[in-house]
Amino acid sequence: MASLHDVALIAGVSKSTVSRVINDEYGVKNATKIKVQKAISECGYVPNQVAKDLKSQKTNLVGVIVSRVSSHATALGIDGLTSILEKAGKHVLLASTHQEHQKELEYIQIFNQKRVEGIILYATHLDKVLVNAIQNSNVPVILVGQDGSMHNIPSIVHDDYRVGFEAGSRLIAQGCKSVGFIGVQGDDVAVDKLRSQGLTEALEFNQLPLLFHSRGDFSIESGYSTAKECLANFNNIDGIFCATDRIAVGALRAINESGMTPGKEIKILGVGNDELASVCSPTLSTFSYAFDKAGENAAKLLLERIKNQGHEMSKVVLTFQNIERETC
Amino acid sequence: MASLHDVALIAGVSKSTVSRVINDEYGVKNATKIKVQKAISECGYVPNQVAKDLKSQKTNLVGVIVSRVSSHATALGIDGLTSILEKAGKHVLLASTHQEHQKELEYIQIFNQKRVEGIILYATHLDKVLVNAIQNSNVPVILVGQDGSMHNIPSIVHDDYRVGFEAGSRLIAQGCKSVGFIGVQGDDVAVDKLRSQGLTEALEFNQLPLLFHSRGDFSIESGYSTAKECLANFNNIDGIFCATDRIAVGALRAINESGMTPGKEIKILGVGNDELASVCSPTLSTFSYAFDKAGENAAKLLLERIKNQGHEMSKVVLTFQNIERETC
DNA sequence: TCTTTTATTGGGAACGTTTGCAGAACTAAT
DNA sequence: ATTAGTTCTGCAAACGTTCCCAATAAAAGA
Repeated sequence: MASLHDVALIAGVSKSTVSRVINDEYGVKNATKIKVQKAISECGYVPNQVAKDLKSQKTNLVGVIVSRVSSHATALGIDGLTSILEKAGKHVLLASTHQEHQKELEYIQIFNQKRVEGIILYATHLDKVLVNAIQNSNVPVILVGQDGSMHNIPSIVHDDYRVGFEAGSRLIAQGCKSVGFIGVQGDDVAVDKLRSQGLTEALEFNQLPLLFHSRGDFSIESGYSTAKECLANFNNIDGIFCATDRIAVGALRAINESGMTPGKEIKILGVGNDELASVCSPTLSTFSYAFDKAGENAAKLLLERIKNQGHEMSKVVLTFQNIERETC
Repeated sequence: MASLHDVALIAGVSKSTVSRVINDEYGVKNATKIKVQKAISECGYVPNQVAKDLKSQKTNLVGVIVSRVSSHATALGIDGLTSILEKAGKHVLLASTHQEHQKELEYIQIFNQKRVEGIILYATHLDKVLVNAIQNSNVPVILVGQDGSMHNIPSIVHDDYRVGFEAGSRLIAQGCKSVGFIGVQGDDVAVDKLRSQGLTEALEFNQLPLLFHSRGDFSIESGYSTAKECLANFNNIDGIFCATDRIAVGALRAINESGMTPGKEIKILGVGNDELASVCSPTLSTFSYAFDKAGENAAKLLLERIKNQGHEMSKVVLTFQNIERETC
């Protein structure tokens, strides 16, 4: 692969001159410029960005770590963040951990070696080692989806506690008295802990107990089986708040099969406003989360951090919107 | 940021020795090794991959270009390809064109400058300039979703013609006589041209004409409005083949509104086996496409090309599965 | 003790750029 | 024709690695 040096040889000039032509700097004679350009196309020279990056000590690279690309939240998030980063001339190095938690650590390290200028991390669980890795990173790390601000990690989060509280209020307003929650296993603070906590406190505020708190994974199937189990264990349920729309869609199926009608005898709420929610039957009442904005904000916040070492914003909390459909 | 040189100064040895310790090569005295390791952690040295890449003339980087991350096909594809590439020690540079066609050219160029070892391109439309750019690339380019094999571009495709033919056969087997097609605008050979062509020829094979060929975009909404229009223009439709499940879901809604029952008076088929298809009502009969396998195969094919310059495989055609549900 | 072998270390070029500085070539003015 | 000023070009160092080769140090054999 041709280098500056080769072009210089062909054109019969020095590397410096070729470099000047490429970056069209002032002060190179027109005749030589043409000579060089001819040489460039002759040998099909393509500038080597690796060498440039080394010389300039700047990569224009941003690392993005997700656990899975094909989830509503991350896919939309990536679209959001790439649109912002692209405008800033940054390129995205993408790593998927494929749900293997410790890969997050690996990639933070690898990205540091690759001299990315910053990292956007879609985390599901913030444990001590991860926090440590983030704090030891030489470049800024922005957390998306989980709150790391107590560890001084800038974060983009959705208002998970409040969505839980609002869900409780909506269910109560619909007359529900026996309300349960279906969340997820693992230590997902945002999806399981905060949403259930908000719900519980809205119920308590109205002197109602939380009937149950079961857990599945993020699949429709697990929503179905978990809901089925709950329906068998409690015969007076009149409201279920599901931590995600996919879980809710599964629950809907279980309820339909039980002979009840979601939205009538039993109210259902999901979270996320997944496209599924408008398509399932009955259509799912839920909360719209701005996953694309989460990505955009993560990118913007990161760019801020890269530019000035100043740290004005430490956390961005995104609001949500009530989506009223048939199930509540 | 500390470099080998800094470590060497602190440890009181030469750069060469430090390098040897880092890559734990044979032939360095234990005492000095310890000395160096202490120096490394003292100054928080992190190896510079950019310099390594330059020196070794190897980046272990693969470029991936998509038009949008948040589409069923690309999101699953990316998950598939990252899982393969990761095992091969390659890292992914991701670019989204956000549906701007000419950005594909830009990124092919940028990726070449960045010295990626290969490129995976999710294209929607293969025109002359794009083919040219691909052929002028210094590194192998694998096309996903569209067939570029006639231009000697290795491609991963789904069997779009055959899915159309099969759709026609299924509709005819269900007794349909007045069948139409809803595709997409633009010059999408895979999604619009081939699928409609297969359908048309299956109908012709049974002496039936194609009642209509309308076009929308990839949204549910456009499936709805296009289908509504068709229902108004033709009053005897008894079968519609939709180029994607999202379009089909929109069409379903239009048919439901019209008072007919999809699956009874009018049969509907989609393509892709999107999760929506199992959730909508009535559930959508469709064809399952292996989007994840497409990504995996693209990665494998690319790795082949990177390793040996040989070119055994030029095209991989992925099959599909009939998914029978309520609408056909 | 002196040589020979072996183990350990350092020097320096190279990867492909950019860039400050100095030298060369030209132009214009004396 | 000399000088002074411009304009243009080349040399060489630097970015952070790796790695060949030579040099030194240690150990072993004579």
